Amino acid sequence: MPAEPTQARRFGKARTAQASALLEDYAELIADLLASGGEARPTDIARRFGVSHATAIKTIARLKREGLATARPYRGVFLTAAGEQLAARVKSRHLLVVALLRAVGVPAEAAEQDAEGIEHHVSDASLAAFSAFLKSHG
Amino acid sequence: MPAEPTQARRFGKARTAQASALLEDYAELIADLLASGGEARPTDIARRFGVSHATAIKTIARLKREGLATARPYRGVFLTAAGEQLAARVKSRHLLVVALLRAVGVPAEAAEQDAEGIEHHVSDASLAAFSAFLKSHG
DNA sequence: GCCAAAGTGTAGCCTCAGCTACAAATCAGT
DNA sequence: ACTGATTTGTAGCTGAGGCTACACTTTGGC
Repeated sequence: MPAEPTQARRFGKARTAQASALLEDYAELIADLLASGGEARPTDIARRFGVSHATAIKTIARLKREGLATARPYRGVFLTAAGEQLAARVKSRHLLVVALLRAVGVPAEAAEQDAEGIEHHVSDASLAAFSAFLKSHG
Repeated sequence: MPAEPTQARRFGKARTAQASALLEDYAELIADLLASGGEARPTDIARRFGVSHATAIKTIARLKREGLATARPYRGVFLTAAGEQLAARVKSRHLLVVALLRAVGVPAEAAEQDAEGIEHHVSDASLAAFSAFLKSHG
């Protein structure tokens, strides 16, 4: 083994985390749509993310490839068991990150905005720490 | 105007932040190399980030295109005034994010790792809040 | 039941960030 | 000063994630 430097490993992990960020966001939104309205339509998804419907459809195709979702043409998108698990994990993580930001004094709107990007880079170790911090300061 | 939904704006900002993340990291590393060793060589940069030298050279080309760096063939990379400003801003932000994570109980190694990804998504509002929190809980 | 509007899907293009392979330049040892 | 090792640069490929344009359902109003 080539003795990979610490810094290289860190950057590599950050890059890897970024790769799955979009899939996480999609899974979470689809779960929300299914839970509330009952349907997850490509056009709705595209509108929520602010992208074209073609882009949304491509990403949905990637979700299917990764075994996170299923879809029948013109009949909406659904999550597999793996997809639902992912969505649940992402949602609770999002809430925890927002709560932590609020707890250290970040205004509500900024907390929501920043959490959207931050949440994909928070390790389990940090999540545990956030949870403990909120319990003792809360 | 099409009344862009809140959620779309948030995701859009998170995507935009990601686009500049790499440039920020490169600017910071180049500043470090110039400050310590005196030279910033593509091969060194590639090694630190754990990518091939070709990838590093391409990203350096992008830095030049954006007016953040200059380079003469076979003679290393240098930062413009804008590049140095960016590097300084990124460095202080990184330190602040690590300090905040440590303050809420995240272990040192995880704090360094997570900060690498988180820092690119922290708004000025959050930075101000972090700073205030550290002052009062320091 | 028809026809237009809305939604869905496909094709093709772009940029970015990674890679390998190869070519050219520089540097170091003798 | 030459030669071989290292570094640097270039070319060309991939996949992800954007886009527009166009074609094909499906849905809804009449």
